[in-house]
Amino acid sequence: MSRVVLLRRGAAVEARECAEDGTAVEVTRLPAGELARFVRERERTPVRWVWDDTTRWYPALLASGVRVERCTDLRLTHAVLRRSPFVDQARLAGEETSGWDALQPVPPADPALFPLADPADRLDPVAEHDRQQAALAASAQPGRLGLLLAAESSGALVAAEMTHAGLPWRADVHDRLLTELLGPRPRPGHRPAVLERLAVEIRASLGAPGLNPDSPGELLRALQAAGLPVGDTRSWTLETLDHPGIPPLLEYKKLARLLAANGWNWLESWVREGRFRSSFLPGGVVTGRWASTGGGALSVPVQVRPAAVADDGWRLVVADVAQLEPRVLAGMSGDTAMAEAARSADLYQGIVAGGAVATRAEAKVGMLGALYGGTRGESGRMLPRLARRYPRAIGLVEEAARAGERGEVVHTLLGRGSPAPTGAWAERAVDLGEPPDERDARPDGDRHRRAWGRFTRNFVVQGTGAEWTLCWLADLRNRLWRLGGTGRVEERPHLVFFLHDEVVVHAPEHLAAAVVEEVRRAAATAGRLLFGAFPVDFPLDVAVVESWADAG
DNA sequence: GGGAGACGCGCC
DNA sequence: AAAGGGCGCGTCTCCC
Repeated sequence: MSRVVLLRRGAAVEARECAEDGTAVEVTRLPAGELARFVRERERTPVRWVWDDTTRWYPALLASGVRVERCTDLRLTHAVLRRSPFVDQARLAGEETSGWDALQPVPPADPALFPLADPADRLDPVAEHDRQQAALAASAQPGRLGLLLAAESSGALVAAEMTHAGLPWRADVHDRLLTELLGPRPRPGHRPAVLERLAVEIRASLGAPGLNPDSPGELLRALQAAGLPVGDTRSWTLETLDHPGIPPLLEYKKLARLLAANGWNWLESWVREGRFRSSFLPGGVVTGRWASTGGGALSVPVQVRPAAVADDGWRLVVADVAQLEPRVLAGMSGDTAMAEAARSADLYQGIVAGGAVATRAEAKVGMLGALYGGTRGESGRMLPRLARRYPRAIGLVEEAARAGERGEVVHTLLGRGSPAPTGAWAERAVDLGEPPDERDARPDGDRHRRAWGRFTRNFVVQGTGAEWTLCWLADLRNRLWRLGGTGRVEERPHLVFFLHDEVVVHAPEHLAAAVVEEVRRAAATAGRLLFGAFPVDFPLDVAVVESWADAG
């Protein structure tokens, strides 16, 4: 497939078409205003656009109604390659390396930042692309790494399209929900009626007339003055207390949180023209998970999801993967016994059936401990049993933890590398040959080292899980496009939300059943891309609903 | 009055 | 029931 590198040249754009071997075939210069038309035409035959950064090119194309099939996002691929243990770093070295390292995505709806003195304009995407291709070709795992680079770039397209389309959001439904829970919207600087009533009740119960429940310091002192033995004001700490002031306080905290995080201010800031538009940042987390900025898209509380409602005649298709990370672990470790447990829709029940533990609760707590590094209590007791039954799977995360404790870098299945440890870790990790029991004899000495081991343990699984979801998203995006219609992205079935292991598609009602089918096919494709013929299932919970709240 | 950091809590 | 990993964000608090 041929590639076209796009470069900004002042107010103009240069498009350099390259053949398979990288030699330039044709160079086109055109005014920036004609780019959309050019891209639309060129998309008629297969092409991969190569650009410095999707957030600098794609929003304007989408605004002009132009969708691209595939791209290479040099900013993102650079970041992956720079940290991958599969790569000989010398092949990426160049004068501009630090410039690419430092390149940041541009926030949406901030065109003012784009034309003026953009540091991206001092970088040469052609040279960078050549370096990256050479590094990839010479890498220890060009197949896996190439897949990761393609998936990462595809994720950038998905993210831009989701921001462009937005999640359908009914401000009237949201407002009604807030009014029912909190009372009418108060004047600025005042508490809603329900919170005010609760505050009065809390003050009376605790015998603290002037108490402001929003102040953790005041609250802690008031609780202690009332004779309650607490050291913090967290909800789950308070739940253990038996005192008439506690129930209204917990209610207050819950509602105050709703008001602060997703109340009327949120609605005014983030919902426009019936859409919640936040910006997603692919690769924003070191493990490869996405971050987001604006409106807290990664933590939209269940409480307000009734306001996410499909347009008239449309539906939301909500799909999530059950127990993604243990399934990914089974696949990447090639543990056939755990893959067998994953054959059933409920992996934890499968572990019980496999005879490792007696109950589903034990299976769950044991697996979570294996993934996160829980060693105390229940989960610590379950681990040896799981290790006997699933030696390859548990062995993989244990080895990742040990490697982290030794200060080594670990990597995901496709080759995303973990950051090297710094700071406190480096000072502590002087003697690497020390036996484990002596380490434990000094409870404080190696706290940082063990904490880093928990991070690397989780990194390999969380990161490979993120790779599975990237492949799922990338394949689904293309399937949705092919599914029907001739219009723009937002006029066809399209992705509107993504959260670690869950997607939401907005689709015309008559296509909803077909979307369900494609979501499942894309999941199967992702499994094959990562794990080939290894038999591990990724069952989905899929729901066709009018409101997000009706899923699950 | 503005910035940094802790806290607390929402999501996976 | 939380713990153990990863986040974003609003508020309060401290300090300049």
